[in-house]
Amino acid sequence: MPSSPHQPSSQPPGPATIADVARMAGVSTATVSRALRDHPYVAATTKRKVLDAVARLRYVANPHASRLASGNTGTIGLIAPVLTSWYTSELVAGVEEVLSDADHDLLIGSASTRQRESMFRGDIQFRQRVDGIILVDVFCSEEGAVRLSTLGVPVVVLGERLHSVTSVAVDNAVGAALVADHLVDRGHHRIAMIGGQSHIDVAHNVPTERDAGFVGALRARGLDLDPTMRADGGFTIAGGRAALHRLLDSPTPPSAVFSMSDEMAFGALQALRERGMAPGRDLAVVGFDDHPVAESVGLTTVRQAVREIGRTGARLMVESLDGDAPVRHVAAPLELVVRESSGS
Amino acid sequence: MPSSPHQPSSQPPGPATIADVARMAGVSTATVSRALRDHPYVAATTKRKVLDAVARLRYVANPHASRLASGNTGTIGLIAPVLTSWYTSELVAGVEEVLSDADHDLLIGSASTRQRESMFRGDIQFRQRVDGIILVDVFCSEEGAVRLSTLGVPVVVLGERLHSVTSVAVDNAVGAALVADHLVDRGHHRIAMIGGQSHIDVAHNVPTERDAGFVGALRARGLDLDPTMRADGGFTIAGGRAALHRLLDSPTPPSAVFSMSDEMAFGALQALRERGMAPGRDLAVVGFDDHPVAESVGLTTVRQAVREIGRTGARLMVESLDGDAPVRHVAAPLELVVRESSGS
DNA sequence: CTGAAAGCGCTTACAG
DNA sequence: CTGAAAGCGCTTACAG
Repeated sequence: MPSSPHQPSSQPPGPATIADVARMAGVSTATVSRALRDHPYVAATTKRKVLDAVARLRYVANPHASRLASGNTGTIGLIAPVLTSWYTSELVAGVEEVLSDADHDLLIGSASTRQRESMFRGDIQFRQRVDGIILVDVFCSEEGAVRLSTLGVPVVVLGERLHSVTSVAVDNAVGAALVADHLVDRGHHRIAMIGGQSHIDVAHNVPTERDAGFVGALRARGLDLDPTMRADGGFTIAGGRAALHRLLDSPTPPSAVFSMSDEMAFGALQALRERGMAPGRDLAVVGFDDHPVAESVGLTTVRQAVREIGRTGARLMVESLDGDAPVRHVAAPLELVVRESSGS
Repeated sequence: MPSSPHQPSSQPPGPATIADVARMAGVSTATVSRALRDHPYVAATTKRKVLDAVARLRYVANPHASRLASGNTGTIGLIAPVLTSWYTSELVAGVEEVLSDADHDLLIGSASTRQRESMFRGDIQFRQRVDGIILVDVFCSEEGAVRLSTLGVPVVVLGERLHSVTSVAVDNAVGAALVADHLVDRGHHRIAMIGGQSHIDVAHNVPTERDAGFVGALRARGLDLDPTMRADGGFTIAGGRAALHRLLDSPTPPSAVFSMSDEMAFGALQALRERGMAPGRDLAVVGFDDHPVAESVGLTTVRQAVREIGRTGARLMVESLDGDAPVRHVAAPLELVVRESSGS
């Protein structure tokens, strides 16, 4: 008979196991394990033999077995209210980048309200499945953070400044103040603001902080924000459009508007177009985020380095996993980007 | 001594195990396992006792142990070139939605080129970690698909029509033809096209198919696409902007332009603005995708139900996992959405 | 319908 | 520096 195209059969079926490697290298499975995990005290020659066998067998450790035996899950859980917004996906990409470099899986929990609540009871899809939890844009406040700490794994919160838990966030009040100053500098007196309670149903820190920062900065310049100049845009494009229409229907319409997100600002620009008005000329419009589309529509906005926030958060998480990590807060940078919409 | 605030101690430390449940319910661990996995032939009363104990102990099976013992990973791997584009994140959200309903984890592989290549060698981060693989927008062609099938797990490809592997995709040629017909119907003769080789470095089916569909439809209406009216926009906003500037610098500029993506169209609109020209009036612009921002800038475009493509793909994957699933292709719907940019 | 027992593939004290 | 062995927490034939 002609020889079969397959190997004679020292090759066991299915993926190679650590025992296969041990056999081929002529050592114990314990040694293979140590050699592979860069455990100290493995003779150089031994290590070489092991790595050799690993390469020949194309061995990859079964992660479930490793995790069961070691008690480490090798994965970080991430919870965010909405995953498809530009902001969130950019943030998550930053997290993923760092985590994959550190050889950690990322397990994403879609956070419907129900799940976010149960999260606080420590009773989540993440039980026994993650070594750490990253919260994105989930308003959890100090009490929530404290409860989270009881889960027994490190927690990093992104988008909210906290004391009891490591966090990274921009200073929303400062960002909003940049906008207020810019508009006042441009000579505006009648200024409107489009905010909202965001896409989530719980109280959220972002609109509150931006509101406070904006109003405070105006006041410092001797201006008050007329209550009728506050509109809710729900943090959506459609909401921003409707909000601006309402504001412009006022008997004394504004000459400038601060939209708490670029997406609401896009809606505002649409409303302007519908009225035959031009941004920058008939109304100054300023957003917040520096969404990729902002430049192409000439929108003045406050840029936040979103991906970098994600990266930083992931790095802090990895440090926590390694042990030596005090709770701390990192403030992410913010920068006013002036374009035509505020009258360049 | 006052009694400690902790339970007397029938409560073992750490999360409850299946043995704890078995003990409390007075059955074997085998029975607990069966009761929990809806195995047939478990007495109703027994099942009740087990579920009771589970609830009292707040037991959740350790997934690593389950996976090691059963050989099922309970997770689906997904590979996509870029995760942050609107298109991809929307698609992934659709996948996640269905998968989480089916109790599957989603493991996302960031697909740098290197990784995509090694993927084809079956030698990836997904080894022993996933029960199935979903490919998003990775041009893999029939040969690639065949090689993928050898990985031993079901594969579903999204964004490309394939025969050897289950796939779901829009008909790009048909979509582009819708645009061509629309522009010709509007009376345009000098028509340009902004395409590109996408963000990825490998040959991709999308631009090729849209190109062919567009050119074919024009020809059917008796028009040729002037070679100088083809510009590469690289599927980015900036690229689209530069491309339109080039086209408009032509001695005989176009009266209409088809941009193969909405994002490139946003760049084109920016270029128009920079020249003091208005979309719809001075130049008809049509995109492809129906990106959320498209409506607010009044962009005529071809809408694809992106999230639904993701959902469908995930459903097909779940079916494959359940066994009975022939290889098949599902065509996703496409629809021309007319707005002001093409002169309404 | 149920239990005893083997086994999944690793890791890690423990003892050289 | 290395090995024998126990153990991680489940699942699943196998035998009632």
